[in-house]
Amino acid sequence: MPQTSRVAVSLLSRTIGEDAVVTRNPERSRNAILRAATEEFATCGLGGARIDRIAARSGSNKRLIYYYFGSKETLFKIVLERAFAGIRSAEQALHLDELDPAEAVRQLITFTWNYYIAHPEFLTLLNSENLHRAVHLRSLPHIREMNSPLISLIDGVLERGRASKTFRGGVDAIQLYVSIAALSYFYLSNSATLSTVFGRDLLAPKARAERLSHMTEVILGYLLL
Amino acid sequence: MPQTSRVAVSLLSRTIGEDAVVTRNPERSRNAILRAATEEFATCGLGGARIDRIAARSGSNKRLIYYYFGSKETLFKIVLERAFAGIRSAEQALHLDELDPAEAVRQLITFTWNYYIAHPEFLTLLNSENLHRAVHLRSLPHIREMNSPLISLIDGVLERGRASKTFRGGVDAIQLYVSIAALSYFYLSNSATLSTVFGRDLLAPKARAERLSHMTEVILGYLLL
Amino acid sequence: MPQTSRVAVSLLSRTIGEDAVVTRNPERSRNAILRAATEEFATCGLGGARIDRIAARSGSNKRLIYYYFGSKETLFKIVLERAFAGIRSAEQALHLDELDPAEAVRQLITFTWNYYIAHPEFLTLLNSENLHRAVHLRSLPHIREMNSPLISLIDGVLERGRASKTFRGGVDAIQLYVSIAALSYFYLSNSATLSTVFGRDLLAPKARAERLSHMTEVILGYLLL
Amino acid sequence: MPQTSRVAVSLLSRTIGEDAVVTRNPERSRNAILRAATEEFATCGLGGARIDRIAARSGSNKRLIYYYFGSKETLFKIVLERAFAGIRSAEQALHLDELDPAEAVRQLITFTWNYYIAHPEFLTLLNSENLHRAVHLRSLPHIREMNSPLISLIDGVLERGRASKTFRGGVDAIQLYVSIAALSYFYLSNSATLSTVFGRDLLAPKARAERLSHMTEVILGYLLL
DNA sequence: CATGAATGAGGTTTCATTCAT
DNA sequence: GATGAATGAAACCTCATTCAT
Repeated sequence: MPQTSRVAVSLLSRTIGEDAVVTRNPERSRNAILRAATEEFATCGLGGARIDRIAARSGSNKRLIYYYFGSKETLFKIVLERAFAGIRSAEQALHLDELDPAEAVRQLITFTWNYYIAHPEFLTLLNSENLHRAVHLRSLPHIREMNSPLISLIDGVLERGRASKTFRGGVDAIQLYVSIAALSYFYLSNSATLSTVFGRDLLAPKARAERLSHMTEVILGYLLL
Repeated sequence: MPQTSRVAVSLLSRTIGEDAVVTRNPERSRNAILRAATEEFATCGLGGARIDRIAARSGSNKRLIYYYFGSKETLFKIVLERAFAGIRSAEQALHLDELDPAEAVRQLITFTWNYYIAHPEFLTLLNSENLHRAVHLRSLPHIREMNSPLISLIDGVLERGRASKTFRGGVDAIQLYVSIAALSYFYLSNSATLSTVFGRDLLAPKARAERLSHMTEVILGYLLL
Repeated sequence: MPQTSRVAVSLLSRTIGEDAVVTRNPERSRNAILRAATEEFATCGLGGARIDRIAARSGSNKRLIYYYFGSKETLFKIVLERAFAGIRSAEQALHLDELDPAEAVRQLITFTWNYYIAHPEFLTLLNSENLHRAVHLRSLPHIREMNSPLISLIDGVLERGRASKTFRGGVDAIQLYVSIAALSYFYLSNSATLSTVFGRDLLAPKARAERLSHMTEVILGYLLL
Repeated sequence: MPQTSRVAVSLLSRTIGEDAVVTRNPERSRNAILRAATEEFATCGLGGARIDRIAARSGSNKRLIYYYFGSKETLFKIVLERAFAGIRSAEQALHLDELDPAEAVRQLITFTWNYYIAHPEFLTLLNSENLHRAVHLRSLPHIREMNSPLISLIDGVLERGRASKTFRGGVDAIQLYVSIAALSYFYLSNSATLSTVFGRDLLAPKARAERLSHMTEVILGYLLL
């Protein structure tokens, strides 16, 4: 029976004529698994994630997951690594050094906010990893590179702002970076409980716009002289 | 009612000749279980928590947990409810209305920071609940009361600050409350990954002091005219 | 459905009136599992043994096996320990010190032969353990007591035989003990391949009698002056 | 036939311009697999052996193992057959008929002992096969030839010994052969558990020498008049 | 009130084997 | 001849939960 269906699939892919959709495509299989795993880990956490569901979602099977990744834990590590790689890659598009200081900060806040909204899995994956006290992250070979290259860019922006007498002095780039992340992260990551407690939908378009504007005011209100 | 039976039991154990260690104490058993469950849920999340471990940690047994709480999920709900009750109760000690506006804000930031540090389980429990999109919280009968009474107090502080021309106007109390929480919460809740990525211990005494000072500057820098 | 059958069983046991057959009988459950496990490990080896089959054979379920024994490996260890305890206990019935030397040796050979025939599982369990280079045995707390108390008895017999000029001198008790075991053990443990290779049934009654007689002749032929 | 194809392949690889390392060498691949399989089956037993490990150890891959041998079971059979072929071939070097009876027996014991020490895999493979009640052995086409040609040689030695009044009469060659094997086999095959139980290393050089000497004394003590 | 005994369902992982190239 | 990719079946083990006392 499985044999029949495999033949059918095989014929199908030939009929369609897509070279890439041949049954054997390791790259594609690996990616499908990683995508499904990202979703699953983001939705259920490491403990709540189910290999079975990842197999189903990815259109592959449990065995293949172990063939490629060895264990649930390893899979989680790679998913996490990719999540970091994703945001670091997106940050490349920012050119803070080419903007005037206030605009650069505005861009950074907006970028952070939008990225978190577009990638809610990043927030939950990070929460999971923090629950596990960063054990997986720590074991990754490229953690150093996880460090945002933005820090030094922010440092430059702060310096320029101070030089032009538009920004206050004595601001630590890391503290600022963390605070900007915090204002978006907490609001989005905790939107479910906050919405419940406050009795209003924090993710409604209007609420979102208000939040972005508030955050920008807070940060610039603090920085601008 | 529990008291009556406890006395009876107590007499019984004396009759039997048992030692001073009262084995039958419903209140004590319940609390021991709740304490252990809080620790377990905080450490492992809802999915990762194990009834077995809660039984062991509480010095009771699995059956008793079911006797008192019916299910893991219900137990989690009660733990969550108590966590909210805890912070609401601590907030009672703040008397924001008796302080001048800037000092009130300073107090609020410090209180939030210290409470999160003293109650790390509050952060992880909340993260777990957000992972589950607040389903447990929503089903609690007293959610309304979960809403922090601080909001209206903060509103008062902002109003007084604006009236005395020390604070800027147009600040939403909820946005400010969320931002103050965010600055502490994110830093502490994500300290493991942040410390790993930045390569320095964010929880070291000096780092903590710097963070508190930074947060205060950000918020007051924003509010003060 | 499971509930129904449990009730039925419960009623059944009451009807029969056997007190011992109540549903809850840990001792009985444990023993049933150990008996089934002994059979399974003896038949299939450690690697080939299946927890499912042990559960089925013992009339219990997989979960209970883990409840009592924790792991397949631990279960194997306990089975092994009991196998040793069994032969040591049977050896108690021998009273080599009360017999004249030649008769004592004859008794020992016969006992060994008969015990191995009656307990084929002892041989295969021991073979499994040797395949694993005695790791399980070594971790047992009472290995010292596994040492046969027969060694010193044999030593006494050899001494008496030498004193009475019936036995040769210079015989090491351990070597002799091992040799006596070897002659029976190899024949029985390898009877399948030997029978196949020689094309005759080594376990047929006549063949058995001949073997016992041969072994006795070899050992006594060696010992007697 | 294999040779022809090998040449072809060889030419092919030269044409392609590959290095001197011939990748395609069926004979070599087959042997590498058989060697690795022998090790694996000897170390882990049939049930514990892993095709994956055999592939890794042999430097080939799983698919090739199936290409050549069809199944794990068949592979085991061939490994077993080769093990028997090995000892039969080694026995060829013995010329019991050219030695005087006592010396012939001494040689046989020494040979057996040394062969088992040099080929521990023979013992464990045989144990595995006995656990499986010789099913694989029985299905081999050449079992008859597995029968040691030594039996008739031993028969001759016994006859000569009896004729020269140096050996006792009535000794069955098979029984003697089995006993000689038994004394070495049991000691070596069970050395792990015996060493553990007796608390001394039975494989230490001194212990080995003592064992060989003891075994020789037992057998000759029995045979010699 | 309290607890050891017991279990069905389902979890991660492993395995021999086959497919497609 | 040779190999990476893929898989159904089943292994060991875990879990929340319930039973019987």
